[in-house]
Amino acid sequence: MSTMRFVDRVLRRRRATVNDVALEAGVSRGTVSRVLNGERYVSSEARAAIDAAIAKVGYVPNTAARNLVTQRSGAIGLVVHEPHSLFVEDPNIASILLGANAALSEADYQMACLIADTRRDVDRLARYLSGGLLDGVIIVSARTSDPITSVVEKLQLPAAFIGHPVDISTSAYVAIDNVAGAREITSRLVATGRKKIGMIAAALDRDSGADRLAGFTEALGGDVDPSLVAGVRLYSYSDGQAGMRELLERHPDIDGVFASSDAVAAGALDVLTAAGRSVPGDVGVVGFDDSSWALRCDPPLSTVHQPATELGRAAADAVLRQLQGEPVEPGGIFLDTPIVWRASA
Amino acid sequence: MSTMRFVDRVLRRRRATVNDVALEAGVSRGTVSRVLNGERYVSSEARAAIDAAIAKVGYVPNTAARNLVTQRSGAIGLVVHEPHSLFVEDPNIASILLGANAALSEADYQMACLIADTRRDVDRLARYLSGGLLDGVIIVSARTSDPITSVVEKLQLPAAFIGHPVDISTSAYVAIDNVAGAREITSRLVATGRKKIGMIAAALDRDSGADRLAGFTEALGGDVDPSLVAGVRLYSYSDGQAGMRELLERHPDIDGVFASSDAVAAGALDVLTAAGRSVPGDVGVVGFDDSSWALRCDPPLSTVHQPATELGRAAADAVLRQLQGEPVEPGGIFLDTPIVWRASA
DNA sequence: TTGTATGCGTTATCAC
DNA sequence: GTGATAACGCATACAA
Repeated sequence: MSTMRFVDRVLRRRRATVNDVALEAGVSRGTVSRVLNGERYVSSEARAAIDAAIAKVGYVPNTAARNLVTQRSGAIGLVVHEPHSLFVEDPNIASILLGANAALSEADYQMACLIADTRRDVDRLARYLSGGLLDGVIIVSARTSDPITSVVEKLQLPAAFIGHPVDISTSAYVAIDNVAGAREITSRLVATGRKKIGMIAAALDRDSGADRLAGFTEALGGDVDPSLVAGVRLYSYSDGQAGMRELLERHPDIDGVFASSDAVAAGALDVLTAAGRSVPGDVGVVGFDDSSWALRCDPPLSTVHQPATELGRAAADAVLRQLQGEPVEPGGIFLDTPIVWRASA
Repeated sequence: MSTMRFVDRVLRRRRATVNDVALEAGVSRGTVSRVLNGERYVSSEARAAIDAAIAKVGYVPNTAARNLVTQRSGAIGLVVHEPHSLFVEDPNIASILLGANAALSEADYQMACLIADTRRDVDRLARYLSGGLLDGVIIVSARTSDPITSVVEKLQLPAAFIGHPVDISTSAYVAIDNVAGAREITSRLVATGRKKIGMIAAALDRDSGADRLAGFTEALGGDVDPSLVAGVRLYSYSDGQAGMRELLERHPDIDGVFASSDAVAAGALDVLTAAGRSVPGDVGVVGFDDSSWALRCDPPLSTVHQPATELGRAAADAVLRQLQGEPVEPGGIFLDTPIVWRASA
C-alpha cells in the first residue's frame, strides 16, 4: 500500500477527487456530485464554476469508489473457460463474443472478456467474479463442477450460460438442441440413399458432443454398429483426420459420414480425397456448426447452422433482463438450428 | 440505488461483510482482515474462529471495496479498437491476446479483454479505463487521435501499445519493423529472378500498411512504377482479390507480387490461378504475417513471420514492469520478423 | 438550490 | 496479538 501511494504521489500526479473540484469551485462535494450525475436543481453559476474546476484540476471520476456506493459497475463479463488455443481456433466462440458485445454495447454496458484455462486461472477468475466488479456474467463454456459455476450460483450473480451444464439450477441459459440438429442432418444424409453411414464423434465429454451422437443414433433408428462411430477428443481438424482414417480402415465401403463439427468434417474430407474417394460421389459428408470451415471446404459442406452470434446476443439479453429485475426463464432459451445443404452430400 | 438495495436485500441475500464475520467470530474487523490477507501475528484460536465464521456466513471479499483502499485491482485490460468483425477474422489479434494472457496469467493478473468499435463504444471504454478498475492496459490497435489513447496518456495509466501510433509520447510500445520485413521479403523475391514485381498495398492509413509499402519501395531501389502498386483498404482476402485483378489488368506480364498480408496474398493467389497463371511458375507471390492463411494456401505462402504471440507477451511484460515501478523503455521494443520461405515464390 | 453527515466494505495505523 | 479508528472517493437522505 505505501508503495502504491508513493508511486501515485510521486511518479504520477495524484488523481483529483470530487473534493478537489469542490474546493476549486467553492462549493460542496454534494453539489459537485449532483452536477456529475446530471441532476436538476443546480444553479447555472454553480454548474459553470464546477465545470471549470473539473477541467482545471483534471478530474476524472473513480469508478471503483462509485461502484462501492451504487453497487453496480456498468460492466458485464464474458467468461471463456477453454484451453487458450481454442479461443483462436473456434469460430463459434468468436461469434458468440461478437453477438454478446453487440447487445451489451447497445445497452451501454462494457463487455469484459475473461479467459481461463488452468486451475490457477479458474481460481483467480472466480475471485474476480466474486469481487463485485461485474454486474453480470455470460458463461460460454462451463464444465461440470466448475468453480466458476459455483461462484456464480452461490453469489446469485445475474448470469446466462451458453449451453446447458448439468449442475446449474438457478441461472439462465441459452442453448441449441444438439440432438435435434444432429438427427435432422443425419436423416437428410440417409434420404440421399447412403447405406453405410458413420460418425466422427468429438468431445463426448461435453453435453454438445454427447447430444450430437444421440441425435445421430436416433436418426438411424436407435441401433448403430459401434464400429461405425469413431470417438475423438476435440472438435478439431486433426482429430477429424484421425477419426476418418479409423473409419476408413474399419469400413472401406463407408458411403456417408456425419462429423460432429465442420472442422472435423474438413479433416475427414481431406483424408477421403487423399484416399482416392470422391465427395460427394463415393462418400457424402456432413458437418455441424456452419462455421467458416464449411465454405472453405471443397466441396462446400452441408451442415447444421449454429446461430453463434444469436446465442451471444440472447445470452446478453438474458443477463440484461435480470438486471432489470425480471425473473429467469425456467427451462432455458432454445435457438433454431436450420440445415444448410451444400455440395458435400 | 434504492432499487439495487432492494434487489440485494430481498431477491438475493445480502452479501456478508468483514463486519459480519467479525461479529460472528467475536473478534474485531482488523483481525479478520489480517486473517484474510494471510498475515502473521494472529492466534490460532482467532484464526480458527474466523475461518469458521467465514464459512458460516458465506463471506466473500468485495474487490471493489478493496480496490478503493489498495488502489489496485489485479486486472489488466487488453483493448482492441477495431471493427468488431475483425476480431474474428484477424488471427494476429487472437495470437496477441493469447500471448498477453499467458504472461499476465503467470503473474497472477486477470486479463480483461475490451473491444470497441463505434464512437459510443470508444467513449464508454475511455470512461471505463479512467475508472481505476484496471491496473494497466495493453492497447492492440490504437488510432491516431483516439480518445482511448488520450485517456491513457492523461491518466498516465501503466500501458503498452502494440504498434507505434504517432501520437503517443510517454507510453511504452512493442512493435515489429514493418519496413525491414517488407524490404527483406521483396529482396528475396527479386533474387529469384522476377523482373516485374507489383504490390497489393492494404491499409495505407495505418503505420503498418504504409511501412510495408516503404519497405517494398526500398527493396526495389527507391523508385517503383505507381501502376505496379494496387492500394486496397483492408488486410482482407476479398481486398486481395480486388487488388490482384487490378494489377493483372494493368500488367498482364507481372511475374511477382508482394501482398501486404497473408489474407491479401490468399486472395491474390486464387485470382491468379483462376486467370490461368501458375504459382510460383508464372508468378511468385509473397505475403506478410505468417498466419494460418499461409499454410492454408496452395502452394503454401512464403511470408514474413510476425511474432504475434510474442508481441502480446512483450506488451504484457512491459506493463508488468511498469507496475513494479520500472521506467518505460524509451524508443520502444522491437521484435524480429524472420522470413519463412515456402513454395509460393 | 445547496451544504452536511453518513455509509459503501476494505485495509492500514496506531495504541493497547 | 488485538481492537479502535481513520482513510479510500463517491452518492445521497436530510436539513437548511
